[in-house]
Amino acid sequence: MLDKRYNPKDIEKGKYDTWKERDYFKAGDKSKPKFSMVIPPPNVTGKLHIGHSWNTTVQDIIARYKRMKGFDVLWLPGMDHAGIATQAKVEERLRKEGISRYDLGREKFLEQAWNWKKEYADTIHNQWKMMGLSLDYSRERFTLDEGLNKAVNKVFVSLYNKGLIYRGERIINWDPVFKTALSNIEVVYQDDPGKMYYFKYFIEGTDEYLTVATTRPETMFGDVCVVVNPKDERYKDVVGKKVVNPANGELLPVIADSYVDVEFGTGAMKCTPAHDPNDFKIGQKYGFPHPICMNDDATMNSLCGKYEGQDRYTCRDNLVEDIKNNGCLIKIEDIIHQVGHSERSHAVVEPMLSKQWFVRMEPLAKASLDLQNSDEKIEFIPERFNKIFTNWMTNCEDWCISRQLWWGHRIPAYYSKETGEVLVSEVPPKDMENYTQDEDVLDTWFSSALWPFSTLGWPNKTEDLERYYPLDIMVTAYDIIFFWVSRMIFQGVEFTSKRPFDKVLIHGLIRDANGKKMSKSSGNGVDPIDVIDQYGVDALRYFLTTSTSPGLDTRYIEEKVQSSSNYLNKIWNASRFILLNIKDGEENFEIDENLLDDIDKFILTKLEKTISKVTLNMEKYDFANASTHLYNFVYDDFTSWYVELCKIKLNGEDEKVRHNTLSVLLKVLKDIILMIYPYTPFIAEEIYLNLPTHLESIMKETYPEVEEKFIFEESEEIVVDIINMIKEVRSYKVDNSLAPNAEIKLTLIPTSNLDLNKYLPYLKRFTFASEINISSLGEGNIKVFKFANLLIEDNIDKKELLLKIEKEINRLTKEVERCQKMLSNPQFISKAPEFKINQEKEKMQGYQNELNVYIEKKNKIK
RNA sequence: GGAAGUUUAGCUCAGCUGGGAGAGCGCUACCCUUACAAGGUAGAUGUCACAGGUUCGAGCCCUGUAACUUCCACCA
Repeated sequence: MLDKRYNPKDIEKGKYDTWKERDYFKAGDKSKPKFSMVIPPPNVTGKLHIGHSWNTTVQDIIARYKRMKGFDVLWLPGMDHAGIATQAKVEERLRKEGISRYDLGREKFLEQAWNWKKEYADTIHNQWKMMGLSLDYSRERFTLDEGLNKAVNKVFVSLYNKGLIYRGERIINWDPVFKTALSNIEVVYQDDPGKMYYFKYFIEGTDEYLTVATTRPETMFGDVCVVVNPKDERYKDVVGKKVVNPANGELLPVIADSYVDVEFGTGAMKCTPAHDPNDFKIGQKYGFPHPICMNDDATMNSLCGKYEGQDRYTCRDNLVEDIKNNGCLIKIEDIIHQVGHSERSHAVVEPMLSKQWFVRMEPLAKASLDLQNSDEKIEFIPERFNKIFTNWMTNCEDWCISRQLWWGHRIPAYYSKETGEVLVSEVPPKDMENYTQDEDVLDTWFSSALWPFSTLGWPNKTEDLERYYPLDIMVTAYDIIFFWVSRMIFQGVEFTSKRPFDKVLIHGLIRDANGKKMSKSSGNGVDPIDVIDQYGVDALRYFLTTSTSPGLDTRYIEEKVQSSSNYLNKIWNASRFILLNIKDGEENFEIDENLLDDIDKFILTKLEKTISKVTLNMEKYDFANASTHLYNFVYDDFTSWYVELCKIKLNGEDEKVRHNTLSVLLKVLKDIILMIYPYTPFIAEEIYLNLPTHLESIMKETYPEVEEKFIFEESEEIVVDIINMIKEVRSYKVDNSLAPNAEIKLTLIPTSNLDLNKYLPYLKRFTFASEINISSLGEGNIKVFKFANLLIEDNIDKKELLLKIEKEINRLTKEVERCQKMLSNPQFISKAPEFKINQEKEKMQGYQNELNVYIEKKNKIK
């Protein structure tokens, strides 16, 4: 039997282990159609945050729902080695012990990294367990697994052989803290205060000068020329001459190129090919050299004379001071400009010329775009994210994939010690002693991109790959569409010739109660563990998946978790009530349809309609809407009305009726439990196992199906009418300052041949009526309902009563007028759909009937 | 500079293919009615951002404007 209180902690205990031990999460039943997903692999950098809870709960709901719907569900777990992020964490930990990674060397450092991974994999496993995720652990993968490593090498070699991976010198984003290259999307731009410096570049052998502005004076040591626009009248005569670089006195040619904007700045631009992507293009175009003036750690190199060894910013200050002293500084302006920072180290990224490995994006992007223009297109939910994806794909540049890190997939390129020639191969050359392997590792997203098929065994033709690929759905937040979703798509298309998944369900980000992004630095993060401690995991899961809208961000609002918990408490107590009514040894809860009365038929009808609406929304992955339908049913129809109304029968003398009512209660309860189960599996399992008809676990159940035989439209209408009458009396009492249980006399004036006697016990009980007559006579307040007019007998004076009636007449007259106006509008009659017209006609008839009753009543009183 | 999203009750948000505006929390009054006071009953509260347009009819469709948010691209 259920405890008196809903206590999440108690009921959550042990259930997960039981499910897991019984292999309920394990895929492989080939008698069923398959449904497959893979978890977006969390980084092994630390604890999971509430955003992960959201993302994984959505998937768990899908997994549990689809299992009930008869699918062989594979939900594959795994984690990401998260190259740069993890290496940063490990290095930080070492630094606290006063050790640098170079002290340890590559091998030893990787040992440390693997230890770190083990540690945090445990933490993550524990959190998955706490969230109740029904993951198939027998298939768990890690991006640095042997198998996945093989996939990575295969992909690299294949792309290389196709010319889609190349090694080349390009301007890349250099992170001087982690001393590695970054891809474009790993750079975050932010508004930083900075300065614009204006310098004199004297024309060779004259007193005349060009004014050149820059925000990064330290790069002047890498300048090769000054560029002006060929149409710029001001500089017409200077083109072809040489000017003096005020940083080092070297002569720079002035050239003309239309790249320079006449309107911008001074119209004369210094060109530093090795430290700016646009300058690089110009340098290439005119065949200039591209001197690099910085070291890996953003200190100045030997090109910079006395500044050598200085940090770039120290050099900047010193250099400006020196130039000023030389009389070549014109002015310094304070500006706010967008500066690129490393996503991970937050250091200001230095654009630098570097030899790196790149993926040639154009052909791969084209294939993805073609896919999205075909019948096989991947469905983004919500649809608008497809546009975001295709826009990015259309404009993306080549992807820099090499990283100067240790933690990751080592690039399978080997250089001959003798000739320096490169050998790209999935396996090391046999005469490895004559080769050295490329020192770099791959961008962590390179392996994540293969996740949908590498986890299933690719490149081997495994059974799992055969059966579960492509995946049915991928669930992820919009912030990694570029990093991850897009790359999974083009790699999937390239290597499997199939889309990697049919659908992508995109959700938003979770913010704090004020709408601010949660972050460690602002300390506004919410730890899911704390929430679970306080409210239980079911309440958290329910909140996360129901108070959110597809594709939109959501706020963490504790009151909503509280409210979720209250809802679960409601279900808990309703269950308790029903179970308390089962007598010892009572069994066989098949519903006897012959014993159903209108009250039963009412709730069954509402139930079937609810099942239909909930299922419809579950199929659309609209969990917020699905849950709202169920919520309304639970509160409005079930606990507020049916559970209350049926107490009469439960306490009645007819044993058969009592038993049958209980059977109805149990059926409705069970279906509620089954529908809430994907959201809140723990409380659902607990209640389920207390039902007299339970199997070994709710996980063995199937989802409720609509049963037409339980839909009784007329009974629903009648009971709704009775309910409205009860509400009317309650409301009357409040309006007239009567106690809720004050005795009252009612008269029902039948307006149809429905036998009202059947419903009198219900009306009596819920209105506390001392007497109810069925008659056409009577004094008092009158209200019109569908099956009867209701008279509430009281001793208010005629004046007051008349006033009330006048008010009703007024209201109804207006309604009738409104309908009349609409119906006499020829445009409406000719253009509106027929059902709408009929609906309006019916409405008018209803209002008219009501109106007649009040008019009659008014005349009587007079 | 380009794009997307948001704007509905005091707060947080729903609102389906256009056909009389809803929920949760909060608020007011009353109620310990034997499943639930983590509860019940009855209520109050809206120029649906603004301006046009389409339509018999617009919170919903179209155009424009404003504010906020986010993403992308960035010029020395």
